[in-house]
Amino acid sequence: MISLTEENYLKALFNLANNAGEVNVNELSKQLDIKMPTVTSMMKKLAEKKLVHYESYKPLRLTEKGKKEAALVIRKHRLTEMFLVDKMGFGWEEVHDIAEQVEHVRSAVFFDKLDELLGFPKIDPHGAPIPDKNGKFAWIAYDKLSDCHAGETVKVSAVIHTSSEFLKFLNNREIRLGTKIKIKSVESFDGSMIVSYDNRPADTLTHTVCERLLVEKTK
Amino acid sequence: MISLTEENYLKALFNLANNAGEVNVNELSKQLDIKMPTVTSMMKKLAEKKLVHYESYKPLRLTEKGKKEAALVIRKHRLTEMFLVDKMGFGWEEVHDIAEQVEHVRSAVFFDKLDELLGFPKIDPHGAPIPDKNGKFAWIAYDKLSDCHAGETVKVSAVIHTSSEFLKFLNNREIRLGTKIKIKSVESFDGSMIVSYDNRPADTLTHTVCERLLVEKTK
DNA sequence: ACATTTTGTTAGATGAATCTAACATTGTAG
DNA sequence: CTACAATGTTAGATTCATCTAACAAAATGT
Repeated sequence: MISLTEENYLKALFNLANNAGEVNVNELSKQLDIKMPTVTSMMKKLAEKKLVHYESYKPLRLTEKGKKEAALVIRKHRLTEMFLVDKMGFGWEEVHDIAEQVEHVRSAVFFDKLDELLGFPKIDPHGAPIPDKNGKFAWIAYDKLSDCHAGETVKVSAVIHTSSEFLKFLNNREIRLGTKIKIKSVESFDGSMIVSYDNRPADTLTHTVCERLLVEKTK
Repeated sequence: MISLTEENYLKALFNLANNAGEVNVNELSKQLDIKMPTVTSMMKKLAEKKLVHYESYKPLRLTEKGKKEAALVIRKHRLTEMFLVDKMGFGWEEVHDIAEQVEHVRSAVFFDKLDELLGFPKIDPHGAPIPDKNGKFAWIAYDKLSDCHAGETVKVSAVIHTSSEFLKFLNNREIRLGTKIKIKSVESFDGSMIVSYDNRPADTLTHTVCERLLVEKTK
């Protein structure tokens, strides 16, 4: 049995993992707002349970079992977010905190029902993939808007950093999943972009914003 | 701040209270499946927080503050049950265990939204009243079916003991809220009733069943 | 390359919620 | 009315998740 606390550590480990699947104790400590010694001792416990590979002074890595369990928590989180937006009428900027709570509900039938009512969605309201019941992700290779070039037209497909502040900013600019953005020009010195979309006047998006928007190129 | 554990003690105290509002340590211990010494120490803690009146060897009583907090937990529980049945398609026998988990979600907007989507319901799927946001109950005075007499026709308005087994039994007999039951006769030696409803063949309901059905007399 | 900063670990304490064993009070049945 | 049963409390231990203080290792910068 995996406790609520352990679920939170697994989810954070999964979300923080770099290309090599590695996470530092310090990063994890900051992410969870829990002191490093506590993190170290929890990592030893999760290593006992075969959920994490742990060696002193080495970066942390989830085991295959750990990745699966993390994916199942993320599945519960994202199904909840999708339900809150699609079926309950919440805005995409409101659902993260509620889903953080609901994701710990222990009832397979409950999440199966959410899944069914939603028509077995593959992505959540922020464009992130929803793992299947075996913890498998259907990864889609999007580009960051910041890696695109002037003249291209792209479709917003997902947002990274789903903080309420950032999402409210996007609401104000009327940018949502599916919005088609035409890149007019890119400032080389700060990476900001002048863009237009939806018949709105041309607008500037800072590099920070462009890095957080994942897009698909349209032909 | 009231912890999840404390919420469970308050809810149990509220549900077990007799006419005088009193509960014994032993009953509470059995209800929660927690040993008596643990209950005693939690009662001292809740007394510190002014949620319970506690004196050694005396029955337990919720304070007004304790009653209100208990009612707010019960509100979250019953709104959740209503949503699970009305909006998600669960059977009334499935929702108790799920609601036990969801009731601990800390998000006022979430429960306000449930309330709104349900059209501010006054009763839950088992006919129990849903307290308002101030913890006030709109009590309705129903009769137990077991207190009714031969010849009367009554409408099922609520069920006590919402265990899944009992509710499945009612499902099998096609008894639900609103079912109109005609009492053909009552066996004086064991209190069982011969009844008919919905054009079904006459059927016997044991005293145990009749005690758990709350009804309104129809003219 | 060595001194300093950053990162990570060990040791020991704390608070919440639980337990068992032993003792105390209350209720009840001859 | 007394003895036994039922109920309730005290004392002390345990587990989980957290902390602080002190120490150790690794990374970094001049």
